[in-house]
Amino acid sequence: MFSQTVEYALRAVVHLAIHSPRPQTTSEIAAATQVPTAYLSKVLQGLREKGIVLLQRGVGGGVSLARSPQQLTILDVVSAVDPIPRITTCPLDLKAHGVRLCALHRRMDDALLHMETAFRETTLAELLEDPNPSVPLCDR
Amino acid sequence: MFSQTVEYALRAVVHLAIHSPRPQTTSEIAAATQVPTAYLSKVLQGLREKGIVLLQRGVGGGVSLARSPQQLTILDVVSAVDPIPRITTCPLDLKAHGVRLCALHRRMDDALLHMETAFRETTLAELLEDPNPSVPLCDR
DNA sequence: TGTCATGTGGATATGTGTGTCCTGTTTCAT
DNA sequence: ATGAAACAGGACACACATATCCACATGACA
Repeated sequence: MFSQTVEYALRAVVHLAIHSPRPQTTSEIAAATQVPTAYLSKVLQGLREKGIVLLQRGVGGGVSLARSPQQLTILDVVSAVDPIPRITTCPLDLKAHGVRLCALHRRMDDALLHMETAFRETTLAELLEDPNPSVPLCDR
Repeated sequence: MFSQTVEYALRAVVHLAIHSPRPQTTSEIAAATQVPTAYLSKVLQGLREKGIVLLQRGVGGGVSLARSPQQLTILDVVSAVDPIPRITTCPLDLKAHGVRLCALHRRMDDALLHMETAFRETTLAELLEDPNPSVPLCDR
């Protein structure tokens, strides 16, 4: 349902949010989030292209958030690496349906819409402030 | 988000519900739902193994619903071919999290739960009764 | 200006979902 | 019995997501 890439990207930005605004190296993030380093590198390049993170080479470089955790939502991250495929027209391309979906696809898209909305309404800052005994990415 | 297989399976059972209780051949369903015949055959075999449809060989045979459209939900079909992967334990296997998910995975699973619930509450019969000008799988 | 830390990007490997094809098996009608 | 209709199932093909490796480019700092 959610791709591995989305899962990895979310872990990475949460890690960055926790340490914001200090940049973290790809290796550090990979170790903390239990993601293969080389693959995470690709995922982060994707996030950079979409303006989610900043990548800085050289000594003292690393990865940092392009926006503050207050201004970055789960949806921003999801959309950057693996957008939610909303159903906007009839998948069977039936002329009579067009943009007015049938009951089946209407309900499927409603589910996607609800997910999209829920993700749009949650910022990274809210994730960290959540009164939850389990802290994201932390074992204590 | 939804696999092709789920989309195909849903089209097939909707077609069967429309013509219920008359059995339809795989070829008929494939033509009506615009699904590759050979692949649909595999999908239907999966649905049979999960008790969603009945398959009858020989002349006059074909595919029919194992339950009435009133007793078959979208979730039944989705679960049969590609179950919604609820997040029940911490994907990072953090000991401190265990079953108590962190804010991130809590929200991801909440989205999956909502989808599951919505699909559980809709039967095939309700899809067909929906006062929607676009009739599922029909162009008129 | 040299050196090291760090990200960049291409080539390649692997697994799985999707899709095709062909032969076999079952069932019914005649 | 025979033959046609229809599903069953294995082998194979292909695309894409995931993952790895390595040579290279870049930036900071001494």
